Amino acid sequence: MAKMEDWLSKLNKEQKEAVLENEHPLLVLAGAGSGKTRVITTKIAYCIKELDYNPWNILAVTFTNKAAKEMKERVLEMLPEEDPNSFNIRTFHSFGVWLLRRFSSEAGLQPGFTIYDDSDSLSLLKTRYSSMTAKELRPIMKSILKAKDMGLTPFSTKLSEVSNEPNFARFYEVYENALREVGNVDFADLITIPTRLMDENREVRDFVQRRFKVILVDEYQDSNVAQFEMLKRLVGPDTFISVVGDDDQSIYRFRGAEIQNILSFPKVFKDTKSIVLGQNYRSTKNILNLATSVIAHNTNRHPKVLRTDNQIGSRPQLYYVDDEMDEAATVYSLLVRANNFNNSAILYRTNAQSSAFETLLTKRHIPYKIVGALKFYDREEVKDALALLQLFVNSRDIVNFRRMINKPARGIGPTSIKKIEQFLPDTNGDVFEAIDIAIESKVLSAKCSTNAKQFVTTMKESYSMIEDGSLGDGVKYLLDKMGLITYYMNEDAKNHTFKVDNLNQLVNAISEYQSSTAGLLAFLEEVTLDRTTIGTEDPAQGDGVTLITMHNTKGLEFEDVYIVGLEESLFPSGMNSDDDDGIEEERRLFYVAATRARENLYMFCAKSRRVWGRMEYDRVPSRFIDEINARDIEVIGSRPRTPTANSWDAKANKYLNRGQYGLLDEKRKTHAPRHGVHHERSTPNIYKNSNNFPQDASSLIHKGFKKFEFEKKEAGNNSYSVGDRVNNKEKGNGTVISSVDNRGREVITVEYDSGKIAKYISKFAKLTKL
DNA sequence: ATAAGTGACTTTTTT
DNA sequence: AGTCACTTAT
Repeated sequence: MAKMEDWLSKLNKEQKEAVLENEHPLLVLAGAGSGKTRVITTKIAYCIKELDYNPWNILAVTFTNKAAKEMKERVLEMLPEEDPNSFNIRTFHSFGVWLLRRFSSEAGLQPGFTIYDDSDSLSLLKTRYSSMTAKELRPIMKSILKAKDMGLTPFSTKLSEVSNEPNFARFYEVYENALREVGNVDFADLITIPTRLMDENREVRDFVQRRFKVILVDEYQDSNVAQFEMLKRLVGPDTFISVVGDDDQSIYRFRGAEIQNILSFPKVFKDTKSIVLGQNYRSTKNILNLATSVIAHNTNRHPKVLRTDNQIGSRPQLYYVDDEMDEAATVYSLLVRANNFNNSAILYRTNAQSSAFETLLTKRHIPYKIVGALKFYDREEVKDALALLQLFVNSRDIVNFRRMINKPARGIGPTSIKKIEQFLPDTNGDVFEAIDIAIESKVLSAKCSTNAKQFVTTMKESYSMIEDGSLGDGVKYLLDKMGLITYYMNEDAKNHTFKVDNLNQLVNAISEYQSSTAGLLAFLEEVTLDRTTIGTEDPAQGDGVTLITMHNTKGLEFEDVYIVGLEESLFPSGMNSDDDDGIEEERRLFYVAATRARENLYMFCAKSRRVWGRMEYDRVPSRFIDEINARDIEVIGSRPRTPTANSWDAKANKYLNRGQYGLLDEKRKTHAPRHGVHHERSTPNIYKNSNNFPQDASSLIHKGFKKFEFEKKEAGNNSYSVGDRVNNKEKGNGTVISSVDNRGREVITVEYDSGKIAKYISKFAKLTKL
């Protein structure tokens, strides 16, 4: 109890009020840096310690995976004795999957359903509109997903708000039917299907409402209509509901975020109590003034003033720089001067902006970590591997079937694929059965039959390896036997890429999951729902400067913040500059970015910048710069001259050695960036991969786990022979019944005494000879 | 059926 | 700069 009082004593009046309220629905309007996460975490602790709730009675929903992770950590800090797994602290989407896995059959899904990302959705739409191009279909697909986020069905009259396409409703309906036939879901489904399920199925609704007695929603201003609808279903007559948000920080309108959700909350939940947190504990007065002066230009907001007792602090600085390299060099020199890498963050509007910083920081051995921007799972070879795995768990996945049945080319062209697919209606959509029937019906050529059969067989073999042994082995075998490894080895040799290495990393990451279909599903779920953070270090921990998009900084704070690329069409984004709503959203993003800073705020505006591979000169400074009160900012430099030197190195060295603003000269020699840092570990060697994949995969995925490698070449020298007796810790004793050489790799089949049969790559088999 | 080569197009933020 | 769709040659 003393502990509880201790926690409460750290709160101000409003915060305490928010924690103690446990009767009425609660709406907390919390300004930036007003301690809302502390309120939520304390509230969770209070519910458990004082109100006797079980951790599992509590559902805390946030908007991003990072926020969820952070909240979980902070709750566990307060309640170290609790089991981390008993808490449901999740994103809306991961909560949706959690529920759907439990009730997949009730929801009409394949038990092994996987989640389609946007490109999968597009491919699916293409299977139904084969004569249309991706270019034509993409905007339609985007509109469909947006409509779903807005809670609209194909039959809603409001569909016209989403798309001008005359047949839009029809497209939407066709897409939905296709998705249901496949048995998979898209992101929006993770919200809408649970909602529908709770409407239609009493048992599910009762289960949820009985289980969750306390529901807390963070970043509520970013919820969309579909999520609000789900929330309404989750709240039963006895559920305590509390939401926390700030309309000034709503930055996901593009994804359907609806500020109205805040306004209508009190209307939907009767007797709502509203509490405003207006005290900022994070930033200096100067930083807060700057942020306030900019956000005040938004007309569509609730006017409010944040107050702080913090010091005035140093004045935020704006640097005019030549181009993105000069920008990086200037940031670098400031970083070195401050020598406070772990508490510094570089914030940019688009992920592509990170590369100039990566290049320079790598070169100068400054430790850094990139949050998000993970294109890893979008890479061709990785998507191929994931496609095979998705097909593996859901044999009705027509999208991934089409992607992989003839990749690498195995003589099954469009005609043959059509022949196979004509049997799909007979097999309830199961592609493997369809292949079998096609082969039996002898509609395929001999070569085609053989290879299609081999495709199915390889899948089945991997299945037994996964169920009986190691997930890593099974996946490795699958990729290898499908010919992907050989295919990408050739590609690598030709193009100097490192695709096989990336596949290795993927296998390594998978190996940490349980060896079963369930483990594989868990892995696939993790990579689709959290593709920005998987394998990366938590930004709150570890060494180095944080490189991060402004969107990703929600809920984070840093002593020193560097906002880069303050130029029209970049920030505010050109895509969002057409209307006032778009500009206001960008302005809120600026507000979010600026209020991440505790002590020092630096801003940068370049005169030229390379955009989409082209040099753009005479860039216009961001309008947000002009919206800052002159007294709140110190401007350094004016419109700089156009650089003369052209080569990267010449330019970089020019800036680095002299430093345009002379920042380096006195500091650089004395303050070599030591700071107890291991460069090798913290700084990915970004040029290991030459093909514009800025991060070395190994730094992103489960560092240091180097169990698997696809060998480049290896002579077959069999170590097992038929008849050998072997033992596996889990499976017991067995006999080797076959041993074959597969491109230099020995593949053995073991028949266990239990009757089970398993295949292994002998080199990796966990077997002892008897 | 496939490999290689050409040309057009991209263009934000995240679950 | 890179990807993707399309063309042409084998």
